[in-house]
This record gives sequence, structure tokens and C-alpha cells, in this order.
Amino acid sequence: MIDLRLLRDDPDRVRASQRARGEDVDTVDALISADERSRSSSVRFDQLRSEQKQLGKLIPKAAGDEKAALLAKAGELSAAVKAADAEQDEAAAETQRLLRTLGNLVHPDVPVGGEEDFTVLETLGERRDFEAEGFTPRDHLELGQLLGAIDVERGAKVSGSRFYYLTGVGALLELALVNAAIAQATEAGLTPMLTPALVKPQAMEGTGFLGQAAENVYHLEQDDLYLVGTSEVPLAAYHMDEIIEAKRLPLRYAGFSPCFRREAGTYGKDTRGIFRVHQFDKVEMFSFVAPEEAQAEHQRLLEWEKQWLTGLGLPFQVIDVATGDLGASASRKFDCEAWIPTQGKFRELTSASNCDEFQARRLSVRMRDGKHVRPLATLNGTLCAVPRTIVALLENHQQPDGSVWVPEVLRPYLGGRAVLEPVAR
RNA sequence: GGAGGCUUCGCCUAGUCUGGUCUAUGGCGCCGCACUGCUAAUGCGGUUUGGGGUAACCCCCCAUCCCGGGUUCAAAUCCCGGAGCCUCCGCCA
Repeated sequence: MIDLRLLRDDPDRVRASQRARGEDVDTVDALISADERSRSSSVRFDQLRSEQKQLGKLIPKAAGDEKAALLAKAGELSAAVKAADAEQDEAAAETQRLLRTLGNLVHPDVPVGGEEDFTVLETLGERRDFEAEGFTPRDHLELGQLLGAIDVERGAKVSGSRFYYLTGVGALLELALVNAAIAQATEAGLTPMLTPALVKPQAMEGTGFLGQAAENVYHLEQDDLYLVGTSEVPLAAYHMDEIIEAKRLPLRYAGFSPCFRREAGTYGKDTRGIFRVHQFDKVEMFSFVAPEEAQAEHQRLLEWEKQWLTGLGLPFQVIDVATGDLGASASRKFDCEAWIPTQGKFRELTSASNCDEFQARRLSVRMRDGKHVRPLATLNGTLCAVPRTIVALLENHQQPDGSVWVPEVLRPYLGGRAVLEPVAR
């Protein structure tokens, strides 16, 4: 959530940010009045409580009529204290509730607009000219089937649409990608983490996924647990309710976990193959840094993503995502989009978000900086979302005979194989 | 799943039976100062977090003894509910 003090000092900035996100601005006014109510009732409560304490010291010493008079007075005071307390609780709860509905402040450089209004920051890698090479590229599903790597029919039979099996070389390819990604992250100094995939409401809420994104989250009602859509959630919540010494920062993690997404409202989108699925594995980077370091860290995460995609030999572009397409918690988001030949488009493979202090406030993750304790900043970035990376790899590195070239970084994890060959059916 | 125990301001701990003097004790760690020509030792002081007052500091006020309710003029302390941890048993791996 955003800083309440900022809202008091500069409500117009908050309004402007909400507007840019395409969100309701009335909330801001409701919030300000709830906050004022909370503060004034809090002052009254403090005064009454102070009087009550003074009186409480006198009562044990008094006796007889004097004591009876004091007790009578204390009775009245007690009722007043309870009333003020109740009002304060109510107003503070309302303030919190409203505050949590607001998205993060957007960074001033973020392009304003919807999904299509992103800015392209740079384009990297070489796109192949299949026409010049003399063949029509197959899509990832066809390649996956030739290689015996992907089985979506049985995925649908067993679990429904948007589920799949990775088989044979497909399974090996996932393990290779994950190993290579973890190796790169570890090399860069991140701590590898295997995280829970089921989390409590508090963790899900604190990371900002129960707002407008709630419809995409699986919930286990019997246990009141959520299936995470990304290991960002357990990684952010890892330090929940903790105060971290400034000298221990930055803390950087590389989490690996399954990810579950309901993909509500995407009917008919990306229905072929494994580009958009309900369950997949992902290696995610996550940083806890001092707020003043957040922008530099954001660039660092982006650099690691670029290094990864470049190592895989994929052509891609980096975009600055527009305001309307930011998640609730991000102030700015850079996506790396790989070229998908059969779609003739760049598609999102990785995404790096700067959440500033938004998640840290909600999760109460703070840093001790000398005498001061203050919220820190959290950032997250995809290193490797497995199915989409497989899609991009297969399509971009395919050969006319349906075989697929394997980039160097993956070979050590594929028994040295340089090419994946079609299998006889 | 069954039985029992535990949870106190970084860590450990006193206090809970018998409600008010708890503004929560002591040790360790940490920070500052003093002192010994260094380190160590010693002494003194400080050391939860959040909110409010203040231009800011000193300081002052309120809350905070796992969380939420209740009883009471008054709760770390009594009652109810919940969470977490531990031990034993059962079950499964």
C-alpha cells in the first residue's frame, strides 16, 4: 500500500496516479475523511485513557466515601473510554480497508494507457528469415508433438483444457532450463529457494494479488489456502513481519515453484499449445533493497533477464509496460517479449516489476537503518517461465526436418545434446 | 486424529497461583560514554514496535506481554475462542 503520510501531504499526486491506472478516484476522498476521523478519535481516546490511568492509581489508596466517589467516576470514564476506543477502531479499520484497495503510485516515466500503449525500449537478438531459409516454420505444438515433448490431448483428458504433459525430451528440456536458470542466478549471487506453493490469505493479500487479480487465483476453501500464481508470493512473504538490518541488504533470492493461474477472462486466447496454461513451473528472482536502490535494482533484474534470453539465443524486445497493464503492486514494469515466428508477434516471456514499498508495507517488512526503522522496497523478475520459454525455443530454433537446435547453455543439462530429434511414432 | 505442555520489549529469563506498587526483572548481545598508552577487562548510561503532540530535537501522551473477544473502576495476571511451537501416542510416508 502507499504511504498514508504521502496521501495526507499530496492527495492530488495519489489521485493522478489512480487516474493513470484507470481506477476510481472517489476512494481517495473517502480515505482522507476516514483517516481524519481515525486521528481525531485517537486523540480523544488517548486523553480519556490517560485520565483513567491517573484515577486507577488513586483508587487502591482511597477508602470509604472517597473511594466510592472515585469508583463512580471511574465507571463513567470507563464507558467513555470504551466508546472512543470503538470509534477509533472502526475508523482505523475503514482507513486500512480503503488504503489496501489503492494500487501503487505509478512511476512518472511509465507510458499512460492500456495494453497496447507500451513503449519499446530496445530490441535484441536476430530474427530468422524462414522464407529465405526455404521453409515454413511449424508452431511449437506441432514441433513438440514431433519431438514427443508435449502432450496436450492427454493433459485435457486428465485435467481439462490448458493442462499438458511434458514427456520425454520435453520433460528433460524443462529440467535443463530450470537447472541452467538456477545456475545463472546462483552465479549472480542470488540465493536459490524452493518455496511453498500454498500460502495463507495474508501472504496473497500482502503481495497485492487479491485485488483486481483475485479472479485469477485458485483458492482452497476447506483450508483457506491459496495456490500461488508465482513464487513472488512466498518469497515476498518470507520476511513478513521482520525488521532487516540495513547492512544485510540487498537480499536476493531465486525461487522455483509451480505456478497456478485460473486464466479467467481469457477464453479463446492462446488456446493452442502451452503458451497459456493453468499450471507451470517458473524460476523467479526476488530482491529486498533500500527504497533508494529500487530503480537501480530494477535495471539489474532486467539485465539478468536479458542475459538469460540472450544465452538462449532468442530474439526479443524489452518494453516499458503502460499504466493500465501494471499489476496493483508495481510502480513500473519491464517485460521481455520473445519473437514467436508462427504468431508474427513478440510475446511476454519475462516481466520485472518494481513494487517500491507497496508490498513491504502490506507485509510489514522493514529495514533498520541506524536508528530508524522504515519500509524497504521489493522487486521481482521472471528468470524462466518454463512453458513459454519452451514455446520460444522450439519455434525459433527449429530446423526444416522438425529437429530443434539446443543453445549451449542448456547442453550440459541435456547430456551434451546439441539437437533434439523427432521421434518415430 | 488423541493427550499434555508452552508463547513476556533482538536471544534467554523473572513475574501469572493471590488483578492495582509492572512505568515488566535479571543475564547475554548490541550502541554510546568514561577509564586503563591497543585489544580485553571494568564502571555508567542506553537498547520493542506503532501512532500522536513538536519546524525539528530533548521530551511528553497513547497503544503494544502470540492474536481476538469477555469480566472488572483496573488485566502480562482471571474467563472464552483462535494461532503457532514442543513432547508423547495413533496413522501415513
